[in-house]
Amino acid sequence: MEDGESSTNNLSRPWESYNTVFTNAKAGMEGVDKEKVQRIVYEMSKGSKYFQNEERKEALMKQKIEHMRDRCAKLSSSDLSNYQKVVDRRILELEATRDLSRIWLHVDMDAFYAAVETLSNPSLKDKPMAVGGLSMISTANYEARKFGVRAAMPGFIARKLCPDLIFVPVDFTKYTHYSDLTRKVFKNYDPHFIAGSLDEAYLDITEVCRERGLSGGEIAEELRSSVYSETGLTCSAGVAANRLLAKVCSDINKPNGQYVLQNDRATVLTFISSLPIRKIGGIGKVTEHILKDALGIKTCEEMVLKGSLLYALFTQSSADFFLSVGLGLGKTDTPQVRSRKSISSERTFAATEDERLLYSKLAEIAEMLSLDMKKEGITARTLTLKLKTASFEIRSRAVSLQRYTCSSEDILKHATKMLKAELPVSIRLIGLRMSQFNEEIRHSDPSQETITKFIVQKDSSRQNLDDSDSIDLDASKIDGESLNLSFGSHETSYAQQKDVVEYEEESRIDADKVIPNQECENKEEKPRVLEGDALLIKHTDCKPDTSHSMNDNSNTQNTKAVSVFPQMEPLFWIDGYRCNLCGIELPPSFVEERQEHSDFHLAQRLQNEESGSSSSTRPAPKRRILGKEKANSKPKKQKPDQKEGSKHIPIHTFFTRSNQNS
DNA sequence: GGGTCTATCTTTG
DNA sequence: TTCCACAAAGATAGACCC
Repeated sequence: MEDGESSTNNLSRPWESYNTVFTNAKAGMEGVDKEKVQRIVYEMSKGSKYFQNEERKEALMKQKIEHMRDRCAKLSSSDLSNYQKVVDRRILELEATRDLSRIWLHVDMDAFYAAVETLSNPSLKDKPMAVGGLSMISTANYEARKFGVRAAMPGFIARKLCPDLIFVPVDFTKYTHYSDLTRKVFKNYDPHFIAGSLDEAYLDITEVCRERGLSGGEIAEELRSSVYSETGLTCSAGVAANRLLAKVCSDINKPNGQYVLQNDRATVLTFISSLPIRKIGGIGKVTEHILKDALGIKTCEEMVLKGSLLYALFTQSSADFFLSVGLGLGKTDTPQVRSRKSISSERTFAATEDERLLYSKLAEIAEMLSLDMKKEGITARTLTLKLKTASFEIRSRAVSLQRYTCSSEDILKHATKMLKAELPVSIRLIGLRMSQFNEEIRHSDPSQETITKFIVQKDSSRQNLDDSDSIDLDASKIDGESLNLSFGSHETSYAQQKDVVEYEEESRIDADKVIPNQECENKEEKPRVLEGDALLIKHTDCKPDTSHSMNDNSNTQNTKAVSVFPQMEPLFWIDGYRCNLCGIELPPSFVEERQEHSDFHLAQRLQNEESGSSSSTRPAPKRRILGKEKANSKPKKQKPDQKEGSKHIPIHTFFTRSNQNS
């Protein structure tokens, strides 16, 4: 954003006020002619829908800043002195948590994807190269960065900045392989290291330093050289008392360098005092502008100096975060394993209003998402539809389902309903996300606690199995489509989808009157889950459908039907590698994966049954769908699985206190 | 009034 | 010629429900 003196410049040099993410300094871009880059980016973007949307967002941000300035101006001196008391108290409390006993190391691979690509094709060395395509690039090597090309920049702009830029397509298999190699090295220094992403990690090297009598810097040197000899790739490192500082440090001598910040309070405070706020992980473009333009905070030190303003204008958690940053505090513990909270899939395409096309895209994405969920053995009950309109406006619509599911049919059915409500509109992106996972299934990770145990421990009051609502048990259907998992073959026809919507709408009122657990009642005749040992019987004699039992002898041992549920549709591997229940493909050699997969189907049935019965006592509300209609006898809902996740929160977004002084 | 759900925004790699 | 991704997470506010 402008610095205040640029209102006149805006007329002659309009690009100066066009803020992109690319204006932020990045390693390897020190000598770049920033004005030239900014001008080119502006010229390339000007007038586009994207640009217009950026302007809209910019205007909103300015409004926010103005609003905050107003509130700031209205604060009386007694208000401020009261807030200052709060700050003083919080400083004492935060100081009490300062832990200088740990040594954290943050490793960050240098231009990781680009470096890997150069390893496999050395002719790319010394040439400007970007990994990605014309719509977006993932990373650029240091040669390309000299031209202002960088990650998250559209390829067509990058090419304008650097006409000789070589584009290399993304290849995650390769990056994962190299990432695994680096992680083997990391493990030698901290078996519980935290992998931030494929190319970065946090290591608590306190113990290894103590055991070997080496300093953090010496360990960092050794680790980096070890990573290089194992992979041929360079990395940079930062060593400090906590993770927040270590991350900042790893960026200082990038590439192929390191920086050590001594573990003493005075050194930390000196280091942090002049540090620009944008260097802190969690402070992005928006927060930076709000803090700078509304409150005049540019450095971390100023967060402490202007603490009373922060506590007056921001929520407690945001203000706490700012203050702790200003004090150079950060996390020093090794967190528990963090599990994912949602899973999603989204695709961008040429903007269209064509309903038929949109429904078909939606079906593709539902299929992709369902497949990913099945691969991970996840079921969930909240579905969110994300749309990006042709004008880049983002919309999201969510619905919580009555039961946990991962089936593409379920996902598509509800997603279609939500999409229909938005039409007509020109759309360029559709995304689907599932959240609110069924924790019971996740916690029954076979490697930790077998599914068998999970089942045996279950309450014996269990009623019955689910129907095929969540998982398509109709193997013939899969066969009929030759198990081609490409989306075309699974595509739900436009007419079918419309039928779903219309049927749903017709039945809506009635459905709402129905007692919540009607589905479960309909399943009384379904076979009961057997308890204990009965569950362990593996039915190798269950004959798979003849149409699937291919006469390929080499596969027969892998196509044995294995059903842990007598009387239920058995699970077997068509052609030796395709699951007859969901169509997922797992080669015969994937013994463990196949076992886990069978366990997953088993657990899912249990879970469906479980959620079916629990929904009779606590059905999910259907607010949006119900509208104002009064849902009959809706018992109080409770969400036992929602609390845990909100405890350890590394990333902060900052919103102002709600309407407090406005 | 407290808990839950939805919509939106921000950040990160 | 090509015209701004994708996945995940957290924070927050307001609507809604009991």
